[in-house]
Amino acid sequence: MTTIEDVARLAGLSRTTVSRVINNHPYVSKTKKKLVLEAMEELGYVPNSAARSLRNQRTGVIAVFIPRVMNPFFSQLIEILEMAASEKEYQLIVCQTLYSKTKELAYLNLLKTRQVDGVIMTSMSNSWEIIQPFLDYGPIVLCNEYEDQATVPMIYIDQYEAGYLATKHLIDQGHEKIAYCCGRYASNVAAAREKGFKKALQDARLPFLEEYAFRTAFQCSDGKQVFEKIQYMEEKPTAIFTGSDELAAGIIAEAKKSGWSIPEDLAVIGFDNQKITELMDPMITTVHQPLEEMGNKTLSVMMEKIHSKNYARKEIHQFYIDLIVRESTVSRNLISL
Amino acid sequence: MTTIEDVARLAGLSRTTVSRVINNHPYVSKTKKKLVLEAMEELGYVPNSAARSLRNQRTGVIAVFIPRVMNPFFSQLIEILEMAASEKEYQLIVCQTLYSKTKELAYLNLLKTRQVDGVIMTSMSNSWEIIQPFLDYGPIVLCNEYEDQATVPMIYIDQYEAGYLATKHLIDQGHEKIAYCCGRYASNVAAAREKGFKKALQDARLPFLEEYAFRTAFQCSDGKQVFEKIQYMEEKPTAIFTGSDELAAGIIAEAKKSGWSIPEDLAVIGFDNQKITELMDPMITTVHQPLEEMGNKTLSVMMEKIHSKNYARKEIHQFYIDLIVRESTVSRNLISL
DNA sequence: TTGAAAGCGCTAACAG
DNA sequence: CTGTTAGCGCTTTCAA
Repeated sequence: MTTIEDVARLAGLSRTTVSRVINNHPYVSKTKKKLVLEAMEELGYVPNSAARSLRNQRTGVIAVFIPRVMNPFFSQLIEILEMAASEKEYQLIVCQTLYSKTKELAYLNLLKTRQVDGVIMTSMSNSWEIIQPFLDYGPIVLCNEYEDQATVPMIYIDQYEAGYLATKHLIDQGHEKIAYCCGRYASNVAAAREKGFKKALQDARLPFLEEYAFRTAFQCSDGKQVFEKIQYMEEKPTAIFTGSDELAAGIIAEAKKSGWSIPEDLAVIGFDNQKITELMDPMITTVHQPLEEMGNKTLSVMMEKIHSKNYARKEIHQFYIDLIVRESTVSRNLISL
Repeated sequence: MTTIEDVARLAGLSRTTVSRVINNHPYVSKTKKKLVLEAMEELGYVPNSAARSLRNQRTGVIAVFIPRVMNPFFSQLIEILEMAASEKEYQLIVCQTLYSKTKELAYLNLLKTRQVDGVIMTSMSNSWEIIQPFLDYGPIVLCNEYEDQATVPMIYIDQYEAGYLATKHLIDQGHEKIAYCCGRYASNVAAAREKGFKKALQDARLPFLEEYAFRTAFQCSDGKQVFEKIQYMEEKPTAIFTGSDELAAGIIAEAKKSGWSIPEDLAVIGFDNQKITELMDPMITTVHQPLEEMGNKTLSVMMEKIHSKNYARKEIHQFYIDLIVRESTVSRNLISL
């Protein structure tokens, strides 16, 4: 391994001068600078990052906590965050929590061991009291997650509004029996959505029925099970609000296999505006989140926190959503009228 | 920040002894060990990883190069690799190359700067001559990528066989005009697939038509364009081999919008056996790769390489595929006969 | 404008 | 079984 010492020797200068050149410090004469650059080039020298981290107390690495990479919502978020990080010369470590408190805690140690400069949490499995102490070691930023007590920056959409608008859309189509189907993963997120859902029903003087609520569904295959339950109900819902597009797709695929027409027999609304919404037949009505903006904001807030050294301050960055109406909630017959 | 020194002082011992306890060295008396553990506990001590990396010349981090996180094939690979790494107490840095030579090279510097212990490449944009020199700095393992000249371990499926079997399946359904549609991303991978495709045609005494070959399609939206081209052909193909399920889904969705029946008007075969194959209507026939086994193998080979220090040796780990026949290639009418 | 020297936190000879 | 000491590769005072 070639070190700064080797470069210095070859250039006939001191380590200090070489270091100055590497870090673009002023007060290095053009002549010496050239000498150093040539020596670096000749030796193919690259500074050792462990040594720099140790000395500078900064790693250039950020950890991103996500439940699962395969969930398209989260992989999209990773994609966006990676690009944003890359621009700032930061690396991203992916940490899959699998919704496990233990795994989440284990990964939080990356902050303690100073292996990363900061942590971005896109979901939170432990309570805030458990997480809070880690703030002593570095910044934590929540993206797509909300926690009232948390004293950190939070970047998210108004889930209450999203739940409300999506439900209102179903009501506007004439539905009165609307099921609710949302994953457990996003504790506060799901809670806010459900509040919005209920408020919309309430405003329309419709009752909220507990038997229409499915709160443990969060991937495609769960959609299948949800549909089976619905299928055998006496009083079937005519519409369903879901927490993700995969879920919606799963329900639609299953319903079609049983000969149901979507949206005539069951209107389905998704969430996240993933690619799949346009591939399904019918195409899925959904809620679009400005993920790119959110991801970029998250990263810039993180950069700021890393430099400010003031980690424990609540900060809210709220984004707004769009309802994207497609075929899974509006009968094609009606459209053509 | 609490250091090993603080722990030593509190325990009334030397740094060495504390270090021995941390690293589970033998020859530490039970009494002192307990003392150290108590002190560590009391101070909430965790060893600084930059210092350890510098001292031990190992980081506990592996870089994974992928073209894009959003591509479900690659995000699945990341998911599997992350889990495997996590078991070995390794962290994963995601590097999106976006098929860019420059980005790929930039990320390869992670090896030079010793920021990672090894690199897993799931696609390769630069030629092997360019990559080779980086082997001086650490191990590189190819997963899902193949390069004849490369002197490193390679974990992949027999793409030739996959191309052959998939095409043969279409021929067996009576098709004689079969289009070929595959992404550019996997240079050698795509080449091998195409060879298999051509061999199957040849064995059936069918001609390979250049106008039926689309080699720049690699995501869902490209499927749309491919279909449009097909739609306006004089002599339309009756079947199409695609390089990914998203592509297949894109083509199917578009074809259906134009009133085509799948597979009656156009049989479509996908690749990768992603979730979407079961959600589409019709469900997509596809090629299943044993990704989990491949991912685990990749990681264990990487671990071995990291320890062996002998990086430049070719090693082939080939896996086998399964053809999964669903509705997009076999007419439902025929099935019910 | 340049260099000598201290030290980031840790581990491993080596000596006892 | 335990401690002293050197040094991993780098940056940054401080002094010249």
